[in-house]
Amino acid sequence: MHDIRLIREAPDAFDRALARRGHPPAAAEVLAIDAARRAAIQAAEAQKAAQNAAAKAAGAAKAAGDAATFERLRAEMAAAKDEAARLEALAAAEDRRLTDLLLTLPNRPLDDVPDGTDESGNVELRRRGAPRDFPFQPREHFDIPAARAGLDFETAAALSGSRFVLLRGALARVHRALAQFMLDLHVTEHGLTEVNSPVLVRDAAMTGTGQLPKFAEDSYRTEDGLWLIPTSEVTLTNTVAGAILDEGALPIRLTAHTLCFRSEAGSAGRDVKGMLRQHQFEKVEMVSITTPGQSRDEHERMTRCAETVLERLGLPWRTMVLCTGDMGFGAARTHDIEVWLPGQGRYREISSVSVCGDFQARRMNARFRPGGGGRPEFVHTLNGSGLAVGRTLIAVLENGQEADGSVTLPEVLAPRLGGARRIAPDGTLA
RNA sequence: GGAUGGGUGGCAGAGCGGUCGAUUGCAGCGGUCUUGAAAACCGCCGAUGCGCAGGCAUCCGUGGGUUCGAAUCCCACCCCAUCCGCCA
Repeated sequence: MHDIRLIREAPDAFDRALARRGHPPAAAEVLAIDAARRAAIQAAEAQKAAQNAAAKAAGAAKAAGDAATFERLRAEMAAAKDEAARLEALAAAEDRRLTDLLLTLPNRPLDDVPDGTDESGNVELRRRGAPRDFPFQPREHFDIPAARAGLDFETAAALSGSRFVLLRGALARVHRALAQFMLDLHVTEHGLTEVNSPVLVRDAAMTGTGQLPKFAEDSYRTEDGLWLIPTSEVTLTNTVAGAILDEGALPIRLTAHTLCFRSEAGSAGRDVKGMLRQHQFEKVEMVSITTPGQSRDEHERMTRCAETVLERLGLPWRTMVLCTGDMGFGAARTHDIEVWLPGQGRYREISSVSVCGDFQARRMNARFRPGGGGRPEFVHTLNGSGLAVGRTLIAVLENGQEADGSVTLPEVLAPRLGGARRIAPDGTLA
């Protein structure tokens, strides 16, 4: 959510920021509602002050035994009260209108975010790891013999429908090993605090991180009104909702491995083969809560944490700065880390690391008290995948595939796989 | 699902019709003392909105109601805790 004062002070700059994201101007409407709201507040407060004065005088008159004055003031007070109530209701309505509008406006991009309308405007920041030179035509993950035995789309479809997968045997185990490898790396080397969170949350949590009110159709909702989280960014970030933290406690760095659920409304036909895009998947997420001064450095640090996962797994990657037109709703700047998928012959998103500034903090009222004392300020929030587990499995399979149909596994996973270094063409660990 | 208790300032926790935006303790900030620190002592210290400002208004879970007057009484709802039942 936006700071109304910022829009008041520089409405043109605000609209320019929205325009950079391809969003129509909103400042004029915001300011019109704000003006109506402030006028209503002032009128209501004036009436309220009159009511209070009359009530006080009436009390005094009663104490003094002046019945006539009391009755007169009482009538005066009652009239003021009715009028105050009417104006207060008006002020509240305008305030709600303003909030409702502000909640639907996306975050402003940082100045150094490249302009663009879609992913073609993204700018490469860096890359590492050379794609392997395959002496054969590399296959997509679902066509690799070693993987086929463990990828059961038919059974998953029977159980749950399309965009679900059931992993069996070696693949299920490698998938688990990947998630645990990531978590352990973040906890032991990157200093993040491990969290195991609920995956069902209330409206307030989804609103805090920006999924609601605008993107309700992207998530699943239970019959009793809870939401299945599309990412544990929701639970991790909302751990500080409503809080006033000590500055000394920042930055707070959290990580969690959870299931994520997405309806994938509007993505019909995209990535229908294989397990790249699923309704349900697992992700190791990272979230940082920082002071405003820390957030830019933290963004870089978090990006490095995600890149490190790929480096340890020996997977080639590149990091893109998303252009204004490709960024998510709540982000001020986003780094997408893309992993090389030889079966597709291109880089695909495996992590998205965003700094949100105070955008989410305002929505969830998350603040900190500056070290020297003083008024609470909004924290900055960041989130990033570290990494999407299913997509990492795809990358491991495609990059490790051999001519004989087997898959060579990353060395760092061996301790978690009973020492196994490969998946044989028949799908067994070896 | 049934029953009970409860939601008050960063935290803990009083207050139960006016003198309460709120006692007190802790934390925080400033100071005295000290070589320095600790301790002790003194002072300050909630949030939000509106206003150029003096200041005004609002906030004791939320929304209604009673009353001249509500943190305090009544109603509804939300949330939390505990016990019972069921259950991984």
